[in-house]
Amino acid sequence: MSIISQIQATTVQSLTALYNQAFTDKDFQVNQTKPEFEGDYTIVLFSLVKSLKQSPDAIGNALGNYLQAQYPQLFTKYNIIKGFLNLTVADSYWVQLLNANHQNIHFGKKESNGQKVMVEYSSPNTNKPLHLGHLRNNFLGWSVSEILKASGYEVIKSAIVNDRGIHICKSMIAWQLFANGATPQSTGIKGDHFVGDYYVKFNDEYKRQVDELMGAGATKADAEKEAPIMKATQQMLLDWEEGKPEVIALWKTMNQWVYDGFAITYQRIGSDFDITYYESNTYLLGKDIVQQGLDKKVFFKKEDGSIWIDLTADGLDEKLVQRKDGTSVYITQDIGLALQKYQQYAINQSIYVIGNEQNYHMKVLQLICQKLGMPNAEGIYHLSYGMVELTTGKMKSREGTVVDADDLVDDMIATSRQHTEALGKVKDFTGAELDELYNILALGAMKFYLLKVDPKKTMVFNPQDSIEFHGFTGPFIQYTHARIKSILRKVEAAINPETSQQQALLLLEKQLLVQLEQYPGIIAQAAREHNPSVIANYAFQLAQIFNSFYAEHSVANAETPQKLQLRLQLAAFTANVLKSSMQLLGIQVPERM
RNA sequence: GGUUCGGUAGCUCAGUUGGAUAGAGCAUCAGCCUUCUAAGCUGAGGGUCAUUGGUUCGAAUCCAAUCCGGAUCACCA
Repeated sequence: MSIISQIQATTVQSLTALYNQAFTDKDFQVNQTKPEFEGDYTIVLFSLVKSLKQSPDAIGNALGNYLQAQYPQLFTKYNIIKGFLNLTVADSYWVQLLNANHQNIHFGKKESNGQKVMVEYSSPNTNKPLHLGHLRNNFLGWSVSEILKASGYEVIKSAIVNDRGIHICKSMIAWQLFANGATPQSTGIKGDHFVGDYYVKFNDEYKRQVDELMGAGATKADAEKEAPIMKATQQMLLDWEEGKPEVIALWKTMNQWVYDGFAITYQRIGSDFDITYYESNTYLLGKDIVQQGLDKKVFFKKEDGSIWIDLTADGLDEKLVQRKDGTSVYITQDIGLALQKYQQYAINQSIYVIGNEQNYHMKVLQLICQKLGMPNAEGIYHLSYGMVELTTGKMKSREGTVVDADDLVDDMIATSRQHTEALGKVKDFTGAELDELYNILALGAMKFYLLKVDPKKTMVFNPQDSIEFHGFTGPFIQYTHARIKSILRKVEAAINPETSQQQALLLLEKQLLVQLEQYPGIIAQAAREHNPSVIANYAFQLAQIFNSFYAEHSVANAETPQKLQLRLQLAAFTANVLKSSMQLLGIQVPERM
């Protein structure tokens, strides 16, 4: 039970005994005491004034006295300032916490709750490589999965690959026209970049043809429709849908190039999936559902044969669910896939990590599922995250301002090498050890940079800040961990499982313990809000406090043998929680750096 | 225009169900390495919490209006 819960419970009990009426923990607030006042936790008394008809001071004195008398093992002191009852929690409480948990690498994590949740994330298109926006998505999806696991859920990670449609055909046509049989192997270009290059070539050629036609007197609309390369692309899409063998063969070949490229990127950034869905397999799902919807009169048919749902009563529009030619649209396959996920895994919850530009779409998806009475409808949750913008504005592929994921990783590794070499602390590392360290630092910096901001918010990617290794960054926390490990390696004395509960704590020792004690609550909050930034902020604060402690007090040369033991435990506990919290962000921490 | 999300220090961001003098990091300035890793620590300056009104013991936080910015409102996915 957290210290705050204990304070709430004991306060409820005390108030009930003192005033002979019923209270709940909603009747007052318990906050951490501000550093400028004496005490650890504070009960705000104002909310009690009205119902008790007494001054805040009177209530505070009665309550403080009672708490201290009844729970001496918990509270040793109190003071009242302007309606705030500041309680000092007994040092023995903190030392006990330390004794019990300093070696527990599972501290803060919950036992299984029997709930199954699917997290769908990443969801790339197969016509271009991953960029910065995908990185935010991937890091979020991974981290939220870890946080949910730590909260007792069984997590299934999934991706839906958008591997069909007109955009794929564009790359294919351009390859046929311009590649002369070139392949990733023959050119040495990573497969996803290779295919992405032909997507760019398509657009260049398309624009050229449109300009040419307009130069010959065509209107813009006609030119766009009549451009030969576009007509060829549309024909190819039809051929694909009919299963024309040579088109299918090319499609499979080019997609495989992309998958090979993605696999490398995913491996580098640490993304993985328990199940991968492909739109080419799922795009026909949902046809049965459309029929069911018609039967249930949730959907209706228009004169031209197209099928719709009327969502005007919910404040939205009419939404198409099937074209007049009987082909399904985006939303339809999503409904089908949502049901398939549920049937396949019996999940209680289905989380979609998708950008906030799809808020409307996801709202419609959930509404339709609800109206159809689908069993999984209530469990759909859209983890909507904001765009990543550049300091110069938005990323635009047409203007070449997209930050490529692979380039970014390469740059970060180079930066890690530079910083590390400049400091010269790991000269005895082997080449392989150095590579591993650069990798850990580079990914740590990137992931932390993208995860430290509330997912809901649009964020700005500043190249200078992103390669920063000081301050509120991943490497700062990694460094703190490495520092602690260095102490633990060097100090001769072994850590005892128990230290005396009688000793008095210094301010910074207690601050560390107060922060450590909050870790379980932080994990719970992050899971509740689907918000890794909660963890990032927490880990940073913990590292900050440790570094202040480190500068002020020595572990190895502690004043007494008891202090040595206490601080060894404190250091180990901090290292464990830093490692654990960074792991929830998908970030490794090195033993040395 | 409808819906929706946002606006906090020069910049990037925290700020819990309303609580004490609104906090970090970066940048700027001044200090701290013969003792556990200076990728660190200590201190200083920097604020009309977009604006106005309301709710109350108390508002960055809740409500209303206004201003500014993003997203979205496809027989694209």
